[in-house]
Amino acid sequence: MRDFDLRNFLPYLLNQAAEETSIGFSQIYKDRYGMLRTEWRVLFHLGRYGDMTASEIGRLSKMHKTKISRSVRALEDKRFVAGRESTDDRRREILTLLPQGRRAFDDLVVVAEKHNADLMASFSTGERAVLIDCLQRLAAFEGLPD
Amino acid sequence: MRDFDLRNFLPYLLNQAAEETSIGFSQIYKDRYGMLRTEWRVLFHLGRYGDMTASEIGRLSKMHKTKISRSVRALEDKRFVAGRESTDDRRREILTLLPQGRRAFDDLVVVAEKHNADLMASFSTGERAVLIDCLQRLAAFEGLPD
DNA sequence: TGGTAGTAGTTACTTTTGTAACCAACAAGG
DNA sequence: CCTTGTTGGTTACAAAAGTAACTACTACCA
Repeated sequence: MRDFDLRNFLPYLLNQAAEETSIGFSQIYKDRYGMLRTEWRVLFHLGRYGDMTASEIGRLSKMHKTKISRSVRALEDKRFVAGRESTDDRRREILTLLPQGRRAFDDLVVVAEKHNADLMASFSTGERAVLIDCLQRLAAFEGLPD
Repeated sequence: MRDFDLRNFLPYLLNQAAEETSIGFSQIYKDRYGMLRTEWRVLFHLGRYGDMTASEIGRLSKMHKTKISRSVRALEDKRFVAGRESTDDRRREILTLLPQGRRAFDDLVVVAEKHNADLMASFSTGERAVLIDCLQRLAAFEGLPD
């Protein structure tokens, strides 16, 4: 029990690793597009998985709906995203990337991939597989449309 | 490139896993002691690694000094922590756990260990080793006194 | 129909965090 | 000593996130 250490405590370790690995990338979307992390996530969901509503983004990303609402607003102000009312349920607003948003997404995806590759660079193939698998199990993702 | 997915993007994956794994535990220190995560971290550093100053905690945990300052204040208000002025440098304040804080720490460490064991439960010994090692490398910890 | 319950999304209000300026103490050179 | 620069820590103000209440709509069932 005396050997219990923050360096082995998963919530702490994960948080520190998350902080450390996101610094470089968040700087980029902030500098280039004035976006927050929440905005980047919304942008990514729309860019990668196609048009969807705020609550679908919420289900996939586990972000709180107010965060999403505010991010969508910010992205609309930047003319990155537009919403159209769903015909069969007028509460739902289907969100789409506008050309500007698409360009930002295309730009950032390249950066993200490079960043990810750099982070993985020091790991062996086996380590990568285990790491990703363990993290996905811990994160307990909801199913995505593919 | 089309297969780039948030589920393989390390900063996102780490963040989601960190969120998911910390929910249960944070609820406990919040409910039992009204503490925030920042306060729990300060408490842990003092309880596990012994008396130290705010800036030492900052170096180890990478928390910003204002967060630490505010957490220390909150812990002092709870009579969990007290500070004494260093004799050789009167700017530094050496922080110590008070009996109340020690009890909270002892209580929470047990909970944390159990929580950690639960999180690790579904992983094999090999997976655990790889996971911890990779995370520690990503987190790029500062050296601790031992 | 109409009443009740539930869902999508926004807004108002509060708490927490981030940033920058600040004060007090040390350090080193002239 | 007296400046100039640096460090430990706090405070004030601004930005972001959390919580709860709210509007508008749909769904179901009597």
